Amino acid sequence: MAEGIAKQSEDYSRWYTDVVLKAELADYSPVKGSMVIRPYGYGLWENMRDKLDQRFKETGHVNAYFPMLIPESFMHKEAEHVEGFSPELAVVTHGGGKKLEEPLVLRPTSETIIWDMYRKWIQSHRDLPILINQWANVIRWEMRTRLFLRTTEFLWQEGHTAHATAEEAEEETRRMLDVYVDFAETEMAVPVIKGIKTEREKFAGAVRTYCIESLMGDKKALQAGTSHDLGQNFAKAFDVTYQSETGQREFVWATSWGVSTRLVGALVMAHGDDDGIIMPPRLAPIQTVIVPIYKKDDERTATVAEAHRVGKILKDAGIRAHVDDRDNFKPGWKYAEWELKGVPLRLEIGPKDLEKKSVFSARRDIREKMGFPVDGIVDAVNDRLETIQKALFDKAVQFRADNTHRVEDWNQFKDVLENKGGFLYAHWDGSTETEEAIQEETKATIRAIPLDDDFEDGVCVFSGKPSKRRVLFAKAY
RNA sequence: CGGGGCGUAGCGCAGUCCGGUAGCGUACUUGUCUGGGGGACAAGUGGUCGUAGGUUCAAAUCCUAUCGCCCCGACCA
Repeated sequence: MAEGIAKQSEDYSRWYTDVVLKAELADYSPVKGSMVIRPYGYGLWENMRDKLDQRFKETGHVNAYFPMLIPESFMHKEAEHVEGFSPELAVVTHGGGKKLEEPLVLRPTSETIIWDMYRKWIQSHRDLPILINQWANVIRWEMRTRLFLRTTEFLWQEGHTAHATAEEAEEETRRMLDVYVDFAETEMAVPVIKGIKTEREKFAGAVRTYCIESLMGDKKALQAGTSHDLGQNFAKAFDVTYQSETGQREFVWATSWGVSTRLVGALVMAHGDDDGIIMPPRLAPIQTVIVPIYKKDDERTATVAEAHRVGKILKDAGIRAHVDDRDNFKPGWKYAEWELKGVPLRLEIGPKDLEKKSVFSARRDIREKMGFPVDGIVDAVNDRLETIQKALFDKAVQFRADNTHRVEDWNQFKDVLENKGGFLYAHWDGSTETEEAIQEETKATIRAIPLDDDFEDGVCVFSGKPSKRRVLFAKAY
């Protein structure tokens, strides 16, 4: 269909790269593993950022900014944290032409520098809680990179909160996980599974890591967000204490939570088809594109004018509309381009529409075409956009349901994983050895111990040992 | 770091085996016709062939070195 794009069914990974490049979401930068986010991709990220930021503010958080350079020694203060991040640190050894006395690391995440500051800011229970979020870039020296999904530098938000009690911290961790669920499902139209990470998969330095997992179009899982209960690990490593109401000196309880530009990749892979991206209307940088149709010059003048007039009506009503009045492309070419870019709704205005005072519309997701009167167009477009938003979510839910399997024994596990893919619910004995053995043999990992799953006695699909619940397995990004 | 591929016009590629002074598609510019699903014709613009050195009368092509990127595997949001 679309020119120069691999088919999903033939080479999904190629399809993804083609779409990201051709839709101008991003481009490769001169440095291996890093990328430029182009205006259209950045516009999408800005919309995501705004919707998230709004939710963070609503839950009582404030934004701040901590620096990118961190003394190397900070990274060594929390044992698990060092171990987890050491292999992927980028280190600055020189500045101003001189070798530095102490190397500086480029933040892979900001727990250490933030908790170093929190030590100064926290003395009393009256200083708590601290609910800070920051929007920032981070650097992780990854071996294998992919546009948006895993790059050396990426943009994200990281929330870092400090609390007086373990209960409060745990409550915060869960609250923000739910914020992510709501964001993913409401704005991105991507359904997610809430769960807890296994000991092996949890964040380096956390007591417990919660996550949301989503299913991509190639039936592989993608972690879309994480929320960590850090316990007192960082408070102890950085000696952050407060005096309680009863005068006791106590260590502070911590959380951190984040989502990144990886979500852009998730959105592309959750909804896209062979013709390109399909943007959920609530996040689409352009919600509707208006294409004037004409033959002669007088028609051109009239339809372009009408397109701009309608565009202004829509924009004034808060709809992100764009008039494509370029004269060097034919309508058919424009249709293909905007479909590649995933604009949810296309409006065409030609001579016939001028006569009838109507516009012709085409939905990106199901290709449905219909005309409607210009009179009342704001309501009509809003109605279409809402319908598309819902349809995308429903379709994704159905896709996930079709690709979620309960498996009972090892042969079935391997068979389903190999031949069907998707999410596998299976019993697991709870041991890291089993988890690793399963990955070794099948490449599948435990994505999450689901929060909503019903408990049920059974035996581990691999070891045959007793198990009290199923966990979620999948091949993952 | 192991395996594979590739650096030639903005983009995609041929030419390299077998040295002879650079070509195709597309994009771009101009014009005419076209325009409701990726148009046609015509005339044009555009390249230190990744970089450095060597062999040769002559190097995109042969030799040596070097840099970089992509894909596949081991780590990860």
